Amino acid sequence: MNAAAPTREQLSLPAVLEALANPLRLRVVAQLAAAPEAGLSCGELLPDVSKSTASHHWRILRDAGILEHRRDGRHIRPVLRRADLDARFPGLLDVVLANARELVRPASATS
Amino acid sequence: MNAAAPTREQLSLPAVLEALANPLRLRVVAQLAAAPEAGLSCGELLPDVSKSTASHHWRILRDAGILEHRRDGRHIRPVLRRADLDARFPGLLDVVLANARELVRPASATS
DNA sequence: TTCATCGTTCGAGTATAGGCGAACTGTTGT
DNA sequence: ACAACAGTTCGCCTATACTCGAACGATGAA
Repeated sequence: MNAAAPTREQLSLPAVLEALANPLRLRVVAQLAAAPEAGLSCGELLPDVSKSTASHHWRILRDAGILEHRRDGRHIRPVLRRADLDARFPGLLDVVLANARELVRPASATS
Repeated sequence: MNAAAPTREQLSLPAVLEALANPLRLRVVAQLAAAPEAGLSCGELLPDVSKSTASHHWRILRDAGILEHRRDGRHIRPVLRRADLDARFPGLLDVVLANARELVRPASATS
């Protein structure tokens, strides 16, 4: 069950796309990319689902190699594995995130 | 069940990523992008699965708006909706396909 | 018209995704 | 030591993905 985080070389394109194909996950990845220094915790990034559901999504993102967990006290700060992703799939994360901006801003502003 | 092909404006990033997240589908999309003029048919592009399975995958790709079907005699030629994809998600298809080359060449040639 | 061909649809089976609550683990603070 | 908090894990449920074979529909050829 525990798939263990893939090394940079083990990153799989289908797995990465699969992980990013979920609106909830794509949103938190976009948030992390937009504010890497904010140090947001798991709970802060996914406040709208139960803890077990949130944990499920974090696991998929970790197993795909998109992020890793850093413990900070009793919080866990997910951090993007940007260097690994950019090395293995150049341009992919940037392009996906550039086209996902409307998911972070929940389709409100007419401006 | 029939989701009908989305217009250019209706293209959804999660749906597109989901459709491309399957190795079989990613491969045929890459093949179509590499040889748009070849006019390959559904059966030629997916010879290794049953007809019903192939049809299932074509439907997902059509429903995501990645390609459309053009009848040519008794064959059907899937064609990429490149203009629509590039307009809605600039750079996405190019980047994904650039990083999917190893799927078209099944990891053999040392050359 | 009759037949073969190509793809779709239908029904079914197995596997996985995504959701939850309850119970557990690890950390901090009292 | 103990309580509070943050995530994880474990069942469990429902929904969807993926696969197939059989039957159906459309097309072109004999």
